[in-house]
Amino acid sequence: MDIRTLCLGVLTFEDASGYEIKKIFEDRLSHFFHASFGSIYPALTKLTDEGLLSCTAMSQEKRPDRKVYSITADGRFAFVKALAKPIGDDRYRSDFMATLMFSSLLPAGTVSKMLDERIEKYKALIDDMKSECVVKQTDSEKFICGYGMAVYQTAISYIEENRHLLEAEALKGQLSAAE
Amino acid sequence: MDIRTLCLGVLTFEDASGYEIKKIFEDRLSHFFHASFGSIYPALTKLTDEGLLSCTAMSQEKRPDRKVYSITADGRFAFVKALAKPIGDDRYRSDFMATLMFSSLLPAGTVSKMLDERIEKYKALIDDMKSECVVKQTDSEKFICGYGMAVYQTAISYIEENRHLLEAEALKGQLSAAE
DNA sequence: GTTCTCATGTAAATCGTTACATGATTAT
DNA sequence: ATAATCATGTAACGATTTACATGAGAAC
Repeated sequence: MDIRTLCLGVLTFEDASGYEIKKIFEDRLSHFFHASFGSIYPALTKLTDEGLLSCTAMSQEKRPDRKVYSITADGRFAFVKALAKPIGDDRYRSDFMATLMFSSLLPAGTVSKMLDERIEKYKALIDDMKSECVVKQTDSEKFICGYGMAVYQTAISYIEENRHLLEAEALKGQLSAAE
Repeated sequence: MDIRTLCLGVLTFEDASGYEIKKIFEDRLSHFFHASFGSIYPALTKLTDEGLLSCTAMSQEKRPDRKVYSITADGRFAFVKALAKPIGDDRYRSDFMATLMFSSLLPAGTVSKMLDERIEKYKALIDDMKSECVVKQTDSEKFICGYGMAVYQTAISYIEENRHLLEAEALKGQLSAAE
């Protein structure tokens, strides 16, 4: 699913300007999708040219016009058609995991610090999601939010229970470096 | 961490050709990193030009030379220096999750099928990892492998326990479409 | 006989981010 | 006064993938 399609999707929820769509991406999709203005604005322009969106410029004093986009019937059709296509694979890329692969090359202490920070990060995310989750409107969003929390909680527990494996390995690297 | 750096990292394990490095990426890093020949080959050429790798061409009959790369002392130093840099954020992008956001727009049955397939996929992955995990050499790899299994198992349980949320929503969409 | 494995490499295309350009308003 | 929010848009740059080019040997 590309940014074009996801802009259409967001606009099935409600009309919005490019600026607002960015915020919706951040507030509601940020756990599994990212997009910058540099990709959103051109996408909206193109979708409008293709008749999948309509656009109303709301003039404002001392600010650029707010361009509020609505999805058209064609747009809705195109979006549902896009949803029907086979789902692409998840793309996950983690520098954290990649770094762990080489933990035996890292100075002692660095690995422990990394793991501590990661646990803190996940705890903070869970806290955020806990409050978010209550506010979420749709069951879909509650499902996704709960999913994220469950996964992060598992990650925390796993790290806590198995970190000795990595910490032992880093120490081994240190010892062999000291020889 | 870019592909350049990760090629260096892989070559701290053992000498290898570009072709073999690709396999190592697939066998041991595929859960959190992906790379194609189109990125690996140019990276190796460049790293060799910079003196971070050395290359020995092993001529073979009726096949292109195997170019076996070794990491140099400079390369090792550069790699450890790269590891010391602050770790980049995980990048996760999921069409599956994005699609779930719009489950109320999907035909009844489609959502259930999606969830069934996802559970099957995760079960298959866990099975693969279970056998992989036993073979893994380093503690780092055991840690990562176990991490993956724990997360996938949580995902399966979560989906099974909460799928009714999505299935109810899809049905609601169907009913309102039938009105 | 068709697919998989071995083996390297380049060029074009894709997809997206970052930085730039501009500038008022509101909250701390 | 400093940062954040509001508001849009373009251009340059970056990283990586896909497709192309080439071809033999082994396995099923």
